Amino acid sequence: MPPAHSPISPDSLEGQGSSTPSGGTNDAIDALDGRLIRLLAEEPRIGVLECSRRLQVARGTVQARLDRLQAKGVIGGFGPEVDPAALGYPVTAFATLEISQGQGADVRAHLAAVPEVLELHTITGRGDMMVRIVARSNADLQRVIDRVVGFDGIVRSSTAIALENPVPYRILPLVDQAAAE
Amino acid sequence: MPPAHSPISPDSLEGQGSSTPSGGTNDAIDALDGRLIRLLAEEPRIGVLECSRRLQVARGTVQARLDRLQAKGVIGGFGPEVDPAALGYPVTAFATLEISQGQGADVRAHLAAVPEVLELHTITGRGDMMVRIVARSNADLQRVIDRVVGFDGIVRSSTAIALENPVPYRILPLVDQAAAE
DNA sequence: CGGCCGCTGTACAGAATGCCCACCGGAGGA
DNA sequence: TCCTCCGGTGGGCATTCTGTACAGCGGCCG
Repeated sequence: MPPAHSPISPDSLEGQGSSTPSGGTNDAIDALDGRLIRLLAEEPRIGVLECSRRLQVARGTVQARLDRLQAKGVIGGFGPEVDPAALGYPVTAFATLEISQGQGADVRAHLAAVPEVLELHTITGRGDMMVRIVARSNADLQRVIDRVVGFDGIVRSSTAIALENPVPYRILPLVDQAAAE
Repeated sequence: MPPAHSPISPDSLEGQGSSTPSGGTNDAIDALDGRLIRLLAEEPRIGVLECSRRLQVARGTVQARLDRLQAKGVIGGFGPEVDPAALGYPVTAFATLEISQGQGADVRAHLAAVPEVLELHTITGRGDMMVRIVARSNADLQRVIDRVVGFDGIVRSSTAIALENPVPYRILPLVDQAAAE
């Protein structure tokens, strides 16, 4: 096995029950966890040893924390962050769909089959679903929308093109707040 | 520096100009790039050597491809994927905001200061901005919304709570399509 | 036709990883 | 009150990967 941290196997430092790391309530994260996540978020490829140095703790501690965070699901993984724009899809839009009763499952399957659909939520309010889509250009967006809404169960839709992205997806502020607790 | 792949430094295998890897147009990605991204997305912690084995190519090739992808911005990084729900924020909502003329900058700054605001786009259509927010509970969502919309420049807002997430954020289908080209 | 570029395969030194162990100190339970 | 459990510490070992370099080969473009 590579030196990379075991993807699935929170079994190192085996016996680590459910009690809390250092006084917090059972759920949520710890200040050290917060610093660790922040560190990894800012310099993702530094490795466990380097983390332990920067955080001024023992390597085993970092390893244990990481395992625990992954086991708890706080950290899902370390997948590459791909930029749709760099792939040739610089246009982002949000579409709100209204679905006819009972067609939910079919619509989902349909939407899941469209590569340009990056995300799909069911929502409260006027619409029933909200999809995040991307396209190669505004013109291409028309094609994508046609494909997205061109399905029987969808009775109405409205689209909003994303112009600017003043706050790109971020999670660190929330991590800090959760760590401060 | 750790064995981890250099975060910023597309300088290994130095002389690799601007011509295309293997016949594609100058932009976009290659089939091998696609397989590489997919592999890394599925098993993020496998390392370059393991990649080269799985992909049946030389290690240097993988290294070069990775450097190039990062240099081109296709891969932004390998930050940890943090799950807001696991942090204690299981409720997601999308709010559409209407801004009074000329208040854009102030509103952005205000929203950027709210940790529960994960993402902010300016959009076309009825609203002017769209924010993705999270909260600890439906009750807590009220608090967050109050904080979000409690600002002078915001004249109107409507919120949709995300109920289900049939298609979590994904990029692989798009990568495949871009790679197939 | 020559040159450039990318891929291959190999090699080497340095460094990090996975794993193990003994020890310590605080918190909770007996 | 004492004892046990658990997490953190610090050290060490064998393994394996990384960063880098080099020579050779084949295709594409000028």
